[in-house]
Amino acid sequence: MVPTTIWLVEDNVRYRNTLAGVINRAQRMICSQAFARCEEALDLLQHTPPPDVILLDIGLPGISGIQGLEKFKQIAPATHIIILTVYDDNDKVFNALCAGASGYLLKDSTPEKIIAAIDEVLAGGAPMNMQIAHKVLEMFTRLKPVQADYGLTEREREILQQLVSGLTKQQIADKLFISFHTVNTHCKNIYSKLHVNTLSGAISKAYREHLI
Amino acid sequence: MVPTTIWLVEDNVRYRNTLAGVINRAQRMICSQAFARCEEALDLLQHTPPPDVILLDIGLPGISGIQGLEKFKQIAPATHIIILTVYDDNDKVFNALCAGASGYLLKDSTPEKIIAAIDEVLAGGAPMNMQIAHKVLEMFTRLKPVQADYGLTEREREILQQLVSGLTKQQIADKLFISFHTVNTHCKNIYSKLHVNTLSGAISKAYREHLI
DNA sequence: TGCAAAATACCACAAACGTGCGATTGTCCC
DNA sequence: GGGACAATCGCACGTTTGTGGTATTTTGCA
Repeated sequence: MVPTTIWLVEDNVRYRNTLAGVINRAQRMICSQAFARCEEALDLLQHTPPPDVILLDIGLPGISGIQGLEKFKQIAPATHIIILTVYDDNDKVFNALCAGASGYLLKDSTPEKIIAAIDEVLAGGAPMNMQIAHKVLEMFTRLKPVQADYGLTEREREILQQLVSGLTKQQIADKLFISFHTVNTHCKNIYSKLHVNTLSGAISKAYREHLI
Repeated sequence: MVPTTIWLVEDNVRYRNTLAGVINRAQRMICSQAFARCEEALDLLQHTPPPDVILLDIGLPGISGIQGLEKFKQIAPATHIIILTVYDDNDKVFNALCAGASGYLLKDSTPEKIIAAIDEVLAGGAPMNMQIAHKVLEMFTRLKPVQADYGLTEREREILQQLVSGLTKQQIADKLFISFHTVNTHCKNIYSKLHVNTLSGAISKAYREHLI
């Protein structure tokens, strides 16, 4: 049975060696490469078959783990990348996950957890520490459209939609088979309901408050 | 020691009873209420201290679990709600998490997993099945800004930013201490670079492609 | 049946925008 | 020294928008 190949990118020598030891002692896993910097790993990735999994630190000298992550994914999209870091701030977590991380572990994770995480990504999962998972769900609640209700009618929403798409009033009139004057009237009502008095204000409000 | 109080909302009688049994056999947990419909639970929540955790199905008669989730959260924001359902489509997962679910389990979860999930939310975690966690991370990669580069200069981005915020050219000129003509020229260049010829087109492009 | 809201249409005028030109200054880099 | 680029400023003119009105028809609902 072919063992799972794993690369490490971690600048702390001792932690890197410890990790490599943990992985190599696990069944069917081999830590075939370990680097202190993303640049080295990226170089090698150009001429070598990619590993199954990369364990990646974020706080690295040179290009950061998150920037590196994007580049890794460009070269080897199928390789799973698990972030292993001390950083748990929303920004780092968010950016790492957007960049395509398959998992996010904190460095206080036990060796067993780390091995389990590798198994989990290979099984199609997304290993995360408890607190990271919690942050992730919190981020979702912030995405929730607040949907302020300005009492726009259906037709007004339709006109607003067309304005947002970049058409002029005349073009909207033509598209909806109504007169310019009607579109103009609708716009007046929309502006009044949204408390704006420019097109740009209306469009911005539409985007920001998910009116469209 | 006060036991953790748990409510169930699950329309299948047999599964509901099984779940209640599992919970009541666990240490320091009590299933104090079990409902077939959200409406009943919402009624009782008006006159009763809220439970610590609600296990909530999604496919319910009457108002759906996701709509119910929003109402539960309005009445009892501190209560943790764990979705327990057969549905694993992106839309349901996304909406449930946006509505404030603390966890998302599929019904093929073992009794041990369910009990562990309750413990996990109480400890500040966010229990999810492996496949759900994977979906969640996938959703993040879709959020990733594509950041098309239209070669806007720093000043042009600044002007665009002001346009998006709803100011007129004259207002921008005053704000940045430059002449109207300069703003006008920048606008011309912005429009040319973005391949648009109206303000609305520029603003929409800015929002849609995360230029700002 | 009758009322309120929504959708439609029109006019006029000032303000703001879009676009065609041209021009100067400063900076960076080869 | 010269070329490329960014930022600045200017003018003219036609187009579009924003806003003040008024008015008719359709539609939903009580």
